[in-house]
Amino acid sequence: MFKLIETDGRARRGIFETAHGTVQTPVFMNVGTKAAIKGGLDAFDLKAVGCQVELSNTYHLHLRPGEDIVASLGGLHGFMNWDGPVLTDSGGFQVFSLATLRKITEEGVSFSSHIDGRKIFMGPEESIRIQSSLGSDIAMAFDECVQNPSPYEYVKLSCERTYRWLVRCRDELSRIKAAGRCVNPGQMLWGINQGGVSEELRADNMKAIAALDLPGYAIGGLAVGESTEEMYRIIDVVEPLMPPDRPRYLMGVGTPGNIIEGVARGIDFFDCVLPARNARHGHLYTREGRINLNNQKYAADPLPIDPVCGCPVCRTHSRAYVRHLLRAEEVLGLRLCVMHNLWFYNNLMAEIRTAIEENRFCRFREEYSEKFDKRL
RNA sequence: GUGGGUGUAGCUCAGCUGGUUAGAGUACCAGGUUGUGGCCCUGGGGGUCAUCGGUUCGAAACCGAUCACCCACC
Repeated sequence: MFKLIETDGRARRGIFETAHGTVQTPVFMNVGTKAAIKGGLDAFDLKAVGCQVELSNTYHLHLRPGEDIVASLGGLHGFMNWDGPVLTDSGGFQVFSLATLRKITEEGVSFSSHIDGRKIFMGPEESIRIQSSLGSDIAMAFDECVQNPSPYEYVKLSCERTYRWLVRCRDELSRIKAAGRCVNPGQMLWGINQGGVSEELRADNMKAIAALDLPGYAIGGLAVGESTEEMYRIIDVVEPLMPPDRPRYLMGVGTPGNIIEGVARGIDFFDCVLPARNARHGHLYTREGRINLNNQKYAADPLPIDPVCGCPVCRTHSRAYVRHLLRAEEVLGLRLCVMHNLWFYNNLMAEIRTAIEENRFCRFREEYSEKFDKRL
């Protein structure tokens, strides 16, 4: 399903087949948590900004509108009229970041909904059943994402339990497929590596989950409190232990600089709320670095957000106009800013892919990393 | 016209019986935000305390006059 077509150092240029089309990697997945891109973008807009894979969230869609409704409308693809690949996050992260009163046991997690406070239980089987109803092409394992730093003993306990949960996820998906009641018969399960910032736990866990021979692997539990240098150190430990013929997904990362560094370390898939969230706050990406469009100096600026950008927004609107929309709290301002930032990220990935194909990724990395992230 | 009330940051208001450099919220200016609660956090600039005079060692505060606005009654 995953085919490497070119490498440049550790950077990989690949093609990944899903039940809803082919993905050119490295790729950035566009985040539509509740089956919608925040800021008012729909499936047509996703095409316009160059999105290849849409990412939705199990926890949020389980709470509202509920997976049965989504399934009855043809899964996420039919529900939101997106015919491309979809990945669903398992809800593990949200159970720990949003829900209150949670209690973790070997079975799973009991918690209160952040919407109405009602008691909910979610374990590996529940998460997979929900994701099956959502009909995503890639279902993620139900895991616990511990904050960094956390005590070694707890991280060890947690990531061993997450491994057992992964086995249960795999078995549940097999049962559902065997029963023949799938919204998406081509749905696959990816495993997630955990282990905090411990190289030993990370390596042991990666070896264990690699042995399960899953169609894809993610590195989770990063960008959750540790320094950027620690994050790169952990990737450097885990990546050599990941099966080379399977896609690698660095969850929740990151800045353009983080992504370039991730690609340089052999990562193929990324997702992050940052471009959309920053867009909503008027922080926009340009070829020369990030600008804050709320700044007064742009109040009468006739230039587009990024003068060298080819996105639909930059071809049409001035900084002054988009800034005004943001200040006036017009929803159009959010929409235009999100479109620009997502286009920027998707375009960055296209440039990365071309650079790898042309064997000049190293130069590309040197040239742009510093502009995108001063911490590099 | 008579009686009462209110004037403090762009806006809404705190500021006790007089006591260091007059505060808050909001707005404004600028940072932050990594498997998304359009949220939140952090810093900054900004005031002849309506005006004029008086009492006092010391007044945004007490007294008087003036001006503006509000309410009630004529």
